[in-house]
Amino acid sequence: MSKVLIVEDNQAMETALRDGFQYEGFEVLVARDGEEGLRLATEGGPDLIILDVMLPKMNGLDVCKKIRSDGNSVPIIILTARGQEIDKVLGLKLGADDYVTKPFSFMELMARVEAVLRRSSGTATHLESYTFGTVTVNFKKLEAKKGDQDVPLSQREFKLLKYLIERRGQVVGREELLDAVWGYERIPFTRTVDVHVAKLRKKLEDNPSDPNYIVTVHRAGYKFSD
Amino acid sequence: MSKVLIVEDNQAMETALRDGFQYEGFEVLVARDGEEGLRLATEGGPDLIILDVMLPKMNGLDVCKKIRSDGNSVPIIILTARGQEIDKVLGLKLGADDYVTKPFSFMELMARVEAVLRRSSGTATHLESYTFGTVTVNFKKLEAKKGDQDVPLSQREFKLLKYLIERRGQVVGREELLDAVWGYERIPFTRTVDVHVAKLRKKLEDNPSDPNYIVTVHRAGYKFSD
DNA sequence: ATATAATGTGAACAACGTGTAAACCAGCAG
DNA sequence: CTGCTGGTTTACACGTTGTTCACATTATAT
Repeated sequence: MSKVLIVEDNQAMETALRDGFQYEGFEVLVARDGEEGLRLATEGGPDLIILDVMLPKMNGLDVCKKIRSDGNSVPIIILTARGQEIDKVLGLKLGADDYVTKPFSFMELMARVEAVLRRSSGTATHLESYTFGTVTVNFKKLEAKKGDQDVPLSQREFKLLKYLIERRGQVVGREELLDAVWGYERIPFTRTVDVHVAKLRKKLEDNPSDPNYIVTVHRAGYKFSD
Repeated sequence: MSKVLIVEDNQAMETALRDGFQYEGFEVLVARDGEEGLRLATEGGPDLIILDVMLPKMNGLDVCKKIRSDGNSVPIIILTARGQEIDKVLGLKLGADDYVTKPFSFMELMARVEAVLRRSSGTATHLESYTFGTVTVNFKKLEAKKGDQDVPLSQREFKLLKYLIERRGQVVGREELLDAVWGYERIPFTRTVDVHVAKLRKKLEDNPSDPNYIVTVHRAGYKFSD
């Protein structure tokens, strides 16, 4: 059963949504202002968030932004009133997955919900190219440039870098890397990952011994961040 | 259906609470002074106690202490007037699970009640990130911030803090921590837990020597609360 | 109040994790 | 065969974290 968090201060709207979702078989959490919404988003562990834009204490867009910056990728659907349509692009930029303008029918909302949930269940950030600092990497053509210099990377190095970048901001453990990038099933003791990370750093970082992008998290693994 | 014991001498407050809880579907017991409260706490078998601090015959803190020293671990929420806020830490030390300062809205209280009941029913929330005071900790990204300052925490520190926060409001014993966070099976005598708690306090508390969040419960362990 | 047990805490030390150069080991093209 | 290329292991230096210890401080019981 999916759990939905409804962040809505309007009593009537809240009741309608709550009843509707319960009828559809969702477990329902409700928050009545932005701060509570934010709290429940992390503590309640919802599978989906319905977020009104106009809220006491902290507006919906900020809530959305904060949820994302906490590294939470739960699907978010924003409710916005007509005339606030400017919010659409902004909302999507801040990390919302969809938005619905009031007034709307519940069926309409449910359609979006289903679409969003379907999408999010098959998460794949399939990356084509990425730029950080002065470095640009094209994973499709297998080319990397630092400034205007070509930097040769091996297959393995591309794969490793791609995996890290696809999970940028998250810590990735060595065994996960060995599994995903190397394809090892049972993990022997090996320093291969470290060595490859060192190579990447030497090729890409401005100051390899004090890395800015591929950072190590002691006792946990590596993390890409820009 | 849950049973709540309300210990409150003020007539108006008592009525409000009683009505509110009944409306929420609780069975309600009422005591008008500390001694009666203590009696009903043991004889009435409540699932939850709402306890005012100012009471005739025996004050709320003593009642709380006594209930605990009788070995009763029923969740207790303390009601305290503004200006008695010093009581917070004291109350927590004495074994209360949460506290609410007057004046408060009934919704606010209910939120605490739900949280406390959820916790005590053993459902430890799986946390992604958590904010208390000016501190934000992201357990997924393994990042901690105090204000806008990054605070480096070690793996162990993250794990310890997470365990405490997941059980916020409850006292967690040192052996439990050694088992859960350190993985020790048989517990030798060691001060490691204390040292780690001290480190966390130094990094996160506003005033490490008078901690507000990671509270010591003498002879029992530590308790997180915000 | 005083004695006793628990806890706080800085510092020293030990254990462990990571960076990195260099050796080693294929496979492969010439 | 020889010289490449990329990959892996090894070895050792170095840095970080974890633990213990000793002593100070605080809480509790008598």
